[in-house]
Amino acid sequence: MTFQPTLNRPIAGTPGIPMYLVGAAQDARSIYHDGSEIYGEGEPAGSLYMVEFGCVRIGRFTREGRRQVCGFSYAGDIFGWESESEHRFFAEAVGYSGIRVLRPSRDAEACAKLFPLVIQNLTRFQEHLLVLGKTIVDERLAAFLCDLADRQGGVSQVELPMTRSDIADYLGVSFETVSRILRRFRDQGFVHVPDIHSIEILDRPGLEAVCRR
Amino acid sequence: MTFQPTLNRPIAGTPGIPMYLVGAAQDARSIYHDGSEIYGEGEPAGSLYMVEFGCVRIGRFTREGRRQVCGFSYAGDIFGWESESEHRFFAEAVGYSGIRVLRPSRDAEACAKLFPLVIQNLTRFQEHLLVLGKTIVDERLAAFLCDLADRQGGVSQVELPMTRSDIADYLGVSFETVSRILRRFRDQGFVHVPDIHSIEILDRPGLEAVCRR
DNA sequence: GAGTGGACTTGATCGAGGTCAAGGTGGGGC
DNA sequence: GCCCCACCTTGACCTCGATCAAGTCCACTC
Repeated sequence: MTFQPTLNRPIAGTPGIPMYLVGAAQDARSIYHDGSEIYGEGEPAGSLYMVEFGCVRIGRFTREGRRQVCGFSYAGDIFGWESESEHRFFAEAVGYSGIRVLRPSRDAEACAKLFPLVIQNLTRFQEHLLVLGKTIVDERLAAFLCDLADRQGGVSQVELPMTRSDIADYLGVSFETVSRILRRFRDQGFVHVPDIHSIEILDRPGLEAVCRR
Repeated sequence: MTFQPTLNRPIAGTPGIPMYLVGAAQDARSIYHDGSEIYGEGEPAGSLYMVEFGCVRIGRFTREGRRQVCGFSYAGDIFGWESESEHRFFAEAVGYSGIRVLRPSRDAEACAKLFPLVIQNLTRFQEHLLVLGKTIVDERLAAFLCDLADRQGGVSQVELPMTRSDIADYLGVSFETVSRILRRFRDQGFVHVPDIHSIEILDRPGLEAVCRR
């Protein structure tokens, strides 16, 4: 069964709401500041959310207080899919972000429209699984950077809205290690780091050689 | 948006095909022996597959020949979702397995029926992500065993159709480590290992205490 | 029965990366 | 301007788990 995702996803600017969701009942756009919660673990689920601008991290806290980030959503992405009646993850804004709440109807027509989006989401999680399966942490970070570049349209100048800690919790490593490997990538000429929240990829083939191992 | 999965998934026996897929065009059940390929990476995608009995591993090989398993499907599970026109993963039988090929129509009605199944799949991947995010490997294996027990109906006697290597590639560790931790769990009284392909969980709360960290 | 091959276990070694600790940097508030 | 705090970097140390290497245990064949 093949589904072609149809939604374009610019990283910057305000993407339009996909045409097939325009008819859905929707709340106004909400603005969230860095770190503020969009929904929390255990809260009732029921809506979908679309990032208009900014970035969102989705994750969970373990009993011991360790945070695990299972995904980032960027402008154009839709998140909030749940199979239970309450959220099993939290969603928080990363930086200043605009989120639109969608309440698509639950009829067959709407499901068909949403189908490619869920499949795309599924694919993304599968890819992330493969990244986390890698034992060498360099490979994980390289894969993260390549993915980020791709999702921002294949540009070499990549925005990093999240902190080193966010990246660390996403890749299952310590934030010190993220910092060290980034440093190594710089020394190896793979990337240039003009400031803390942006990365210029100088040697994409080199990075891919690292993550394709 | 909330979707309740409706499919029951017994681990043993031959589950019926969900009623809403009965109308779909379908091939006869195929029998696969241990290790044989159901589909390969790069092959054209287009069907869904349902495990009738046995087990299936889904994964990918890295360029360096390292295998990464991103999921196991058991009796009742449906796999084969792809967003591209060709498979990005391989699927292989784990032990003697029966697989039914489904070719559900692609109309809105079918999408609506399949929706809860994809969401359930999505949820499973998210949970697996959290497991792989754990730095201590004991926690990963404990989580794997608890999940396995749950998917087999919450019984304490768990079937392990896959090899230690399969588990290792699923958890992102070496197979020696799987063996060693299993040994440790035995010594700690968490499990009893009557034979290589089954595990009896003696102390479920204990195991959960390990994986909930 | 003996021989064979694949999966598993166990031991020994070593390095990647976690943890702890000590600066460095930069933005916001006063 | 100054302080403060959050985030980041870098260093030192040590543990966990990968890797290499035997050795064991079956299931299967002849």
